[in-house]
Amino acid sequence: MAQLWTAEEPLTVRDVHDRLERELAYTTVMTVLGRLAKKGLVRQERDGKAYRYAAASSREQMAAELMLDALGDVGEDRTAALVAFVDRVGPAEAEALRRALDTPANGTPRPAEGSPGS
Amino acid sequence: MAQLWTAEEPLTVRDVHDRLERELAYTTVMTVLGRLAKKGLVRQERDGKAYRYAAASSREQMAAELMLDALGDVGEDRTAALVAFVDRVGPAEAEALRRALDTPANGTPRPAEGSPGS
DNA sequence: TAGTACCTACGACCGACGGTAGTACGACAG
DNA sequence: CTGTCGTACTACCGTCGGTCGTAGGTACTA
Repeated sequence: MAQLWTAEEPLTVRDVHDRLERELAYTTVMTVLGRLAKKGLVRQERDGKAYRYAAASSREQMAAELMLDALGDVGEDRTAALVAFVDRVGPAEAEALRRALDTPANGTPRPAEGSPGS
Repeated sequence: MAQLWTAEEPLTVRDVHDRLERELAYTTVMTVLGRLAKKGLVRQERDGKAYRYAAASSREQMAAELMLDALGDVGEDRTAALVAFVDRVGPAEAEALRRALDTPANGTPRPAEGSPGS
């Protein structure tokens, strides 16, 4: 459903449909896009008579959101969860994590490019 | 469904059922426990004629797993996802993360799970 | 032996969701 | 007017999670 993120520009249904490798009905693509929009995962902007869809957030951001979500499930013992997490990520990820923690992003109102939300 | 983790010992269906605040039918608890077991989320061990259920992993571990999962979705750009992640967690979590990263990797080097080919 | 209590196995119903698609309808070009 | 394009709406289906009922087995007891 959401592997249409390969194209990062606002696309019309037609565009998406044409780009798809799978032979899906045009209406299917439309429905999916519409539902995605309804869930706020893609932005829907009119372009003449057609709509143009753009991902509301990057895959990375969605992943981060999901991770936050998973972390939120665990009440207060987040520390343990985080420990378990870093214990399972590979070294590259740990490195990235370290670097990310050193980045002044957390706490600094740094408007990233195309920062949606909030 | 999974808020039965409040009790951390192997419990029988009856135990769980009694402990529940919600007035659920006994069979409901059983079914849920059975499905959980079928999914590997709880361990099922015979105890005489009854079964005894224990959480397969702690909530924290599950959360970590979920986070891993979410992270895995994002192909190769994990760095960006991690950055976005630490950018959204609170300071306490960041602190915990930092500490976790400094902690010597416990004893789980590579439990050999099907790493998604990317 | 009959009765009762306890437990599991299996199936069923329902609402939600995601994937797929068809039909109806409006707008516009030829 | 007619064909094309695009949207809107609705539908069908499979899966899942939550809830429960009924059937059947075992064990203990009057």
